[in-house]
Amino acid sequence: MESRKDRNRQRILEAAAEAFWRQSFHSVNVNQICVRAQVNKATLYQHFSAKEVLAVAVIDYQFDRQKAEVYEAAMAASPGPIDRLGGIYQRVYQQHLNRYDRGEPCSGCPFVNLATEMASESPAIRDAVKSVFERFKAYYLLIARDAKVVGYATRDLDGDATSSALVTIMNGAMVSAKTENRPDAILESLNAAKLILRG
Amino acid sequence: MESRKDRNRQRILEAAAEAFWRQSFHSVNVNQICVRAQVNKATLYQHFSAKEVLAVAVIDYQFDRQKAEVYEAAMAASPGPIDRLGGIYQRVYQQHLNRYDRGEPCSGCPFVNLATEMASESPAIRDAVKSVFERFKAYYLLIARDAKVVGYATRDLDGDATSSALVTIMNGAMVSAKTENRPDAILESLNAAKLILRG
Amino acid sequence: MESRKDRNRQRILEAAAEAFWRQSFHSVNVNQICVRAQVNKATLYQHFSAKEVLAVAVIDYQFDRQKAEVYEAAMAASPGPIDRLGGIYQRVYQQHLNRYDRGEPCSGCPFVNLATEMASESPAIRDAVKSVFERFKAYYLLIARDAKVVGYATRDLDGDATSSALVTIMNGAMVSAKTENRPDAILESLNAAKLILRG
Amino acid sequence: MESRKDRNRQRILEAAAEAFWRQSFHSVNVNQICVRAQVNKATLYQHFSAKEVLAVAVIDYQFDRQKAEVYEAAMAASPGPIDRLGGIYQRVYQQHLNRYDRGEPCSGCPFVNLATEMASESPAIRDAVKSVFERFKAYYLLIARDAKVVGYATRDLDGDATSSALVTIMNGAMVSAKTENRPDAILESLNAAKLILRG
DNA sequence: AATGAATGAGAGTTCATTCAT
DNA sequence: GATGAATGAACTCTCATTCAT
Repeated sequence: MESRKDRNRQRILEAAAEAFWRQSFHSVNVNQICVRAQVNKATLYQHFSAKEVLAVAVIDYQFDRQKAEVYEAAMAASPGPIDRLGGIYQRVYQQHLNRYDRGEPCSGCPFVNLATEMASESPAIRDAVKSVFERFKAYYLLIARDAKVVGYATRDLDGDATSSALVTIMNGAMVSAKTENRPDAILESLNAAKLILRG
Repeated sequence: MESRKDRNRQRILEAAAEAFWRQSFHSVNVNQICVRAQVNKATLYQHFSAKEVLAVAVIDYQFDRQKAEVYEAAMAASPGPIDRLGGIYQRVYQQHLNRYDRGEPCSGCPFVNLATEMASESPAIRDAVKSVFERFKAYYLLIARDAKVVGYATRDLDGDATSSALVTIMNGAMVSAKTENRPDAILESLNAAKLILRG
Repeated sequence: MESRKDRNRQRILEAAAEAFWRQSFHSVNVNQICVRAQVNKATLYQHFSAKEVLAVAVIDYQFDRQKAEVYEAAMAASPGPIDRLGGIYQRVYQQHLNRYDRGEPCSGCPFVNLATEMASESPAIRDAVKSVFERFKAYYLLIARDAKVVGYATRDLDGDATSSALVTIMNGAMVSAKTENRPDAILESLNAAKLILRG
Repeated sequence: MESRKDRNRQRILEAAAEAFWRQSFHSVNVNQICVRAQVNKATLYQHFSAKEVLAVAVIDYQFDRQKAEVYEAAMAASPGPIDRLGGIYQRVYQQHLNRYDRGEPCSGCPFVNLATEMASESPAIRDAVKSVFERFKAYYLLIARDAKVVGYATRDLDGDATSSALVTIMNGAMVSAKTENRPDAILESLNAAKLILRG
């Protein structure tokens, strides 16, 4: 059964996730989140003891969404490693394009954004993002192994290094897309990702 | 002749550059910068009309430093494109290692940090960083062309796409280094950069 | 029931009204008002989103007080238009005398003060004062009509022009009282007001 | 001979007079005046030891201008007291209309504005304005006496009270014009002034 | 006499957080 | 569990004035 408490928590997470993504940790204030989530400020603080704690929860919440919408979806859509890699980029690109076509600027990667802004200030946020990247890396590891199996990648490909590099190039692509305010920058990095995968 | 005004301006830029790099735009306050730079707050505002304007000036200031310390140095140290690419990574890595060994956390890339935090809020900062990346790209373009000349890269390598991707992978590497608080992450991306360069 | 919020709002209005009257919009700072009202600065800003907004609220608050203490009181004290006009002047004079005898300088008219200082800078304040003067004018209009009825005023007296002029002479009297720091200047204008009323 | 010093002083006075008139003492800052006057800030402070001192000098400067442009001009244009009174109102009105037609808001009376804003804060400014009103009163006194001579005013008219009241109604008219942002309000008070003059 | 740069003090406003109900 | 109001601390930025040249 879904209690009112749960619904409140959910709405807070959604509102905060969206706000942190579009803006930044510091430029979003707790009040805005409350207004968007239609909850009282004290209610928010009952669910999350501090703004930083909320940000950590948001990171996990966003991971679940990206995992489903991007990674699991791309894996399910095709068995081939190249197609899967392409599927990931295509889905991330589509996400950004949808927002861009709604008139919003290109916000890049919610995890990268929080990490680069907050890593020095908040170890908790840094660790949460680090963990997200590790879980993303697991998908690329599968892809790298399959790439060897199907003969796309060289036989002696270092799966660990490759999957790390695939996370890195994706993060770099998100930085480019945000800096240039241009979703296309994401797709334009797919080729580099393929070169990395090929080894 | 170096006037007191110039010295003040210089000290403000240095202090601000260091602060924005270590922390973030929002978590640094103007007072801190003034204390570090040993100037009065009103003096700072006579040089830079707003914190945002200061950040833009900092970006240009940091570019000049990175251009000299990293890019020009790496280009001067060797004529070979692979060595030059390695030289860039080595120098960026060394910068981070020096700071890391002094007990500071790994701050990543000052440009990436400001762009991801501020792009949505400040078009001026976004554009300044964008311009920095374009100027970095010019170095990678030289390297890509030379890589074709020496036969490292394939003959039909798209220099533009490659140099863009080299900026992207470097930025991604900086994100990783910051997120993992591990300077080594920079060097670990060199191999991916080489794969991209090879085409 | 009078909540704590209401009491705070009331105290803020009282403190601000007094401060703006004695000094001026710009020479009063929000902190002073908070100290006087015994509320936190952020509390003040929860009630009034800006100093300017507070000033507008003060104008309405002061109107209510002057309406009751001066205009309604004078109207209630006597049915005769001349007595009523005299009653208004007497009450305004008494207000100033009370303050003057307490050692305070003659502050003139709170509405005139805010209008002359702020009209160019703040349309909101200008409009609020304008509206106050219009409501004062309504009382003079009643007096002017009765002055015709009782035969004091000429039969063809233009009530609209006369009541406007009565507002004007009162405002001028307040300027004189403040400039000369002399409450008597108010009473000394009563005769001119009567000449205007007679037409 | 007109030295550079004198020209600087003159330009400062002009710029300050205009600024204080259009805005207010506090909302004008010394910098703006310097820019308008094309002098350095330290130069301004060599001529006027404080902003308050400058304001006092501005009051005298403005008096000289108004004396010539309005009062002496009106007196010279006609020998008749009613015409002279009308001439004063006409000239003040014309001044405001000229500015109003240039798109500027109606600024009212520079003396009234400074007095109502600053009387409590600065006795020096208060006294300077008081003195200006006394000198204006002298013109109305002449007019009141002549009004008796030509039989317009009653024989037992109290010249002192009447001339005071004429200053008062003019000041009130200026308050109305500023509050309503309507130069016509000046002319509309002429009739009341005539009633006062008639006694 | 004039200047460009510097300054201490303080302005209005906003923040994340917590209290009393 | 939820709320509306309150708060201390801190924020960016501006001011009138003065120094060193």
